[in-house]
Amino acid sequence: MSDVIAVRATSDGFPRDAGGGFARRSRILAKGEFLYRPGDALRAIYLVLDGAFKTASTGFDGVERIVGFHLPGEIIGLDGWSELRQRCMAIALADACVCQLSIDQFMWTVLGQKGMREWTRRIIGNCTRNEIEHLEMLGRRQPAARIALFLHELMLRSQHRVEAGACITLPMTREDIACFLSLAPETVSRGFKRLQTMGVISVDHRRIEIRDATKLQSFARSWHQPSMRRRRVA
Amino acid sequence: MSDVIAVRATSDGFPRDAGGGFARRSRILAKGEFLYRPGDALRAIYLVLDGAFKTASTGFDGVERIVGFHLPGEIIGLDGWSELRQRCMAIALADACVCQLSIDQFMWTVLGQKGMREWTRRIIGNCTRNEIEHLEMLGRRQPAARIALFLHELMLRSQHRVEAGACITLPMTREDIACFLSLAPETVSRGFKRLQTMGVISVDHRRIEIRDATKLQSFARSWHQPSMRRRRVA
DNA sequence: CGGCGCCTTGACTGGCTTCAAAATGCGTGG
DNA sequence: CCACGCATTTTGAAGCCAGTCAAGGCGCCG
Repeated sequence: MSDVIAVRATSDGFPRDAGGGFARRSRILAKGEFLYRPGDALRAIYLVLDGAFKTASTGFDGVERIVGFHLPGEIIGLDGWSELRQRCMAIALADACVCQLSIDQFMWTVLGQKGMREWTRRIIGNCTRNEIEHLEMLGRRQPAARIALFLHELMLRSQHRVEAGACITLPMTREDIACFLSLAPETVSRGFKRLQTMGVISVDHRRIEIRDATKLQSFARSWHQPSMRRRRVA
Repeated sequence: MSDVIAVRATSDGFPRDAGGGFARRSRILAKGEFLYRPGDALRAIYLVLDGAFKTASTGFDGVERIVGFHLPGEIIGLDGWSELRQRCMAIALADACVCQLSIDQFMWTVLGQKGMREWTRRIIGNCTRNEIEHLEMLGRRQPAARIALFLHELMLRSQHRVEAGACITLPMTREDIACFLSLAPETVSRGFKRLQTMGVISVDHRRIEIRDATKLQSFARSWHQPSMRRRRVA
């Protein structure tokens, strides 16, 4: 686990010293292992320390819909807050490590501490933010735009900087990306290729290099608006 | 404002008697009025008492993307929790009334009261839940399935019962629905018609009557899965 | 070395988007 | 009360593009 991750875990995650302090248990997961499954009782919230996760909700027919990806420094577990049981499943995309905080402690101890409220607001806000980002992606009509937005967002979250030369290794398969963006895997593949052909990125299996951050942004923002003429700007 | 709404506002919304009590201001909005705009400082969270709202995030080009619809008993305002400024705009779809609770009070008073934490958990959970539902809709490939799921969800939220004979008046335009579902308005229109032709619903402008709740569900659940053969059931 | 996933590539089809125009409803003002 | 204009909704026809099916390449791990 790199220093960078340790630092981020502190700045974005659980405060290092939170007043009375509370039990923190860390847990190691192998690639493919479940952190929790749909229907599990709501037990804890989890801070990703290392590795990566996906959360997916099983549809009625057992088909999985990917709700989100979670990188080091991010929180997993809010999907259970409504029903007191987990609605989604959380799966490690690679060997991973999480820090878990019991939900009881969170509700009865943490929320009662003034210093924790700011932290609470932020993690909740970030969860909402990520979901809005997801909706933003799915709203884009053209696959290339969805993919560009996906990459841009992933870069932002993984290293807080989007610039030419930046490089990222995707922790998820093309199929997962496709599911997340509601596209066919083949379309994702073709989308990557198209972006590569246009000199925006460089693709080598799961390694993606940004070659032109400006173009990436403009692709992410471009959007054949559905009936642009009619839409009021408000 | 009907009794039903008053009851729901109490059961789903602010507790009637929350210990020390806190300032509640209600606000009346005319149809089309903004509750807040993108960039506004985070001031409060809002409980919808009557009417309906839409929250939309303006894309980079000023095109609006609809993030969600909000019915009586539901909460608006979490989109500002990440950045301390509202990310979305909230607009009244009809003459409406909200109860607002200052964010400072919420953070410093409400979270400190044991009795409020359960409520807090639930509203946050419901917000997450609604967003997952939205993702679920956008994941459906066929427009008819998205529309069916949309109607089904709206029925659930507006009267907690989905059965034949149930009737609902949509507060939003076809264009809003189209934007929410990421479809063309024409496609929404044709989708409604198709569901009507098949005897699932009966459409009279914005009045929708459920004629066959079972069929509606099966439509909402049906899904030409993207590459069904490959997708693992986990 | 061989099996197995994962990823890529190609051709075809279907359905949604788009463009265009008519119909309907609603609010406004005479 | 009616006439008008605007917004919304519906309907029709045509083109495009993502999904699907199928096959081939590549890396990974046993």
